[in-house]
Amino acid sequence: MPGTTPPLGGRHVATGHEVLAAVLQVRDGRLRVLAWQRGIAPDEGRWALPGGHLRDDEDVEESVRRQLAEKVDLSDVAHVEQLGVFSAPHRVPDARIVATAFLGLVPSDADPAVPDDTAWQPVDALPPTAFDHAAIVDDALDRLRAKLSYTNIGFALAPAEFTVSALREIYAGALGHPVSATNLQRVLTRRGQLEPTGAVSPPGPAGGRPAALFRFTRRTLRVTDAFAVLRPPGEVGRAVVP
Amino acid sequence: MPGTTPPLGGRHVATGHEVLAAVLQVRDGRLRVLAWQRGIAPDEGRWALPGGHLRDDEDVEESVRRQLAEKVDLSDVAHVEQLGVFSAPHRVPDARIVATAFLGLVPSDADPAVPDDTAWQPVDALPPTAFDHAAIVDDALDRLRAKLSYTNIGFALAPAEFTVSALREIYAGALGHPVSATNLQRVLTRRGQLEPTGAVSPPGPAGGRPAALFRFTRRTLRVTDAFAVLRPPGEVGRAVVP
DNA sequence: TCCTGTTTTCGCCTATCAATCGAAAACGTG
DNA sequence: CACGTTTTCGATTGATAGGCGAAAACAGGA
Repeated sequence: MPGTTPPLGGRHVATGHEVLAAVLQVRDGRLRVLAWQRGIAPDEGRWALPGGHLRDDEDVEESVRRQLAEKVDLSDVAHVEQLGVFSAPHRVPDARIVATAFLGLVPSDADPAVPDDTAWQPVDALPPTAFDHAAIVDDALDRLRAKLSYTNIGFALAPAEFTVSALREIYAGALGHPVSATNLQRVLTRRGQLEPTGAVSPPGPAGGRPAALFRFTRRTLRVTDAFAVLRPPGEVGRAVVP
Repeated sequence: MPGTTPPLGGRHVATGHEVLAAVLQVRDGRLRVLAWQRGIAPDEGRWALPGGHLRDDEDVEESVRRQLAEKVDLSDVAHVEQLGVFSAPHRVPDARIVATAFLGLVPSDADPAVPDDTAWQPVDALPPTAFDHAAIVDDALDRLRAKLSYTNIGFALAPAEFTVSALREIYAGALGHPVSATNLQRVLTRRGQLEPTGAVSPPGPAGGRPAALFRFTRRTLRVTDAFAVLRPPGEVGRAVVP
């Protein structure tokens, strides 16, 4: 179908495809994104998302996992999904690079070692970012917040076991506004996302009743049931969706 | 950041980026996809999605609109959104072509002229498809059906004005299962998606009460309200989401 | 030991909403 | 003018989200 690479226009000198990942985690109550500070021009000193060139023998999912492994322990990344393509002709200067952006989620109890130039930056107070990476972070935020309401994606932000209070803090941090613990527990339980482990967590230094521990029933993405009107008769639950 | 195009591996002879669109429409009660029959190898005779090479001076959205315009009247396409990247190394033979796939939606009353090699194929009985285009159609179906339940995306499948019965037929065709007209009307009205125009439609040949005409209140994508638990206090509605 | 402060859990109440059913309205046909 | 057809509307039932407050379970200090 297609021929060879189209001729470069204007001042383009390089062509290619890269992958980029906005890896999010709730740390001390704030939603943060993994970023590294560029040491060379262009955009020296600015903060960039992890990523790099797509190789010829891998698809974009393999590529983003390979490149993420250079910054964090991949086993700490609980969920990865494609956000979309960023392809404005001059999104990086002096080159024609199309980027596939990803959303990655890390449970709040994970603390992977990161390189010296890499840090968790708060999404509501991002330092100056490189290229169009701020727009990618925005898309990641929108996607996460939307999916928190109609999928079980919270499993990727929460530890394997947690108290309702801890989960409330995670949701509040991710959504950026206060969340009712009582209602959160009831809604997620009713949706079949949450189940008690049976164990309890010891109370904090200030005392208080020991909190029951919960876990997510599934640790793979699943969208919440739609209304019966729009659902094939007799079915419950649905497959994975972007 | 990136250098030049990485060396081609194996038997790859061409590199590039293409866009592809799965354009869906409900015709005579069935969901169909716009496809054209390839006249040349590879995959000669098989049915392919509209699309083509990404140019150097356009982003993928501009590109898909440009290429779609070669097959149908663009003004009939009520909604276009990105599905994702298809990038398996050998998804097309003897070349390394990464594809950005799109979902397009055409209202059921539109009947755009199409080229001779192009036709609306039923998605539940697709003829043999070229390359990985069947997988793209599957993704488009999943995306559409999921969004019908938590967004107002139905506006892009429905005419400007319609009866509840006509809307029921559209939803049933798109979802692939029967839908209750009464419940559909009530649910969509309650969500603020539907409003009566005041006019009525003349009854069919068999008589019957004239049906009231309705329209969608918004003709841009909007996700349905989440539960108050997960919503910033006082807000209603939310922004656009993939 | 008892009291106080803290944190979590549970139950109750209310309002809202989905789903279903059935009756009535509005039309064409014989 | 009666009958079949199609749509619309109202009433009822059942389920669930949201909010509030009481009770349970713990630590620490008097």
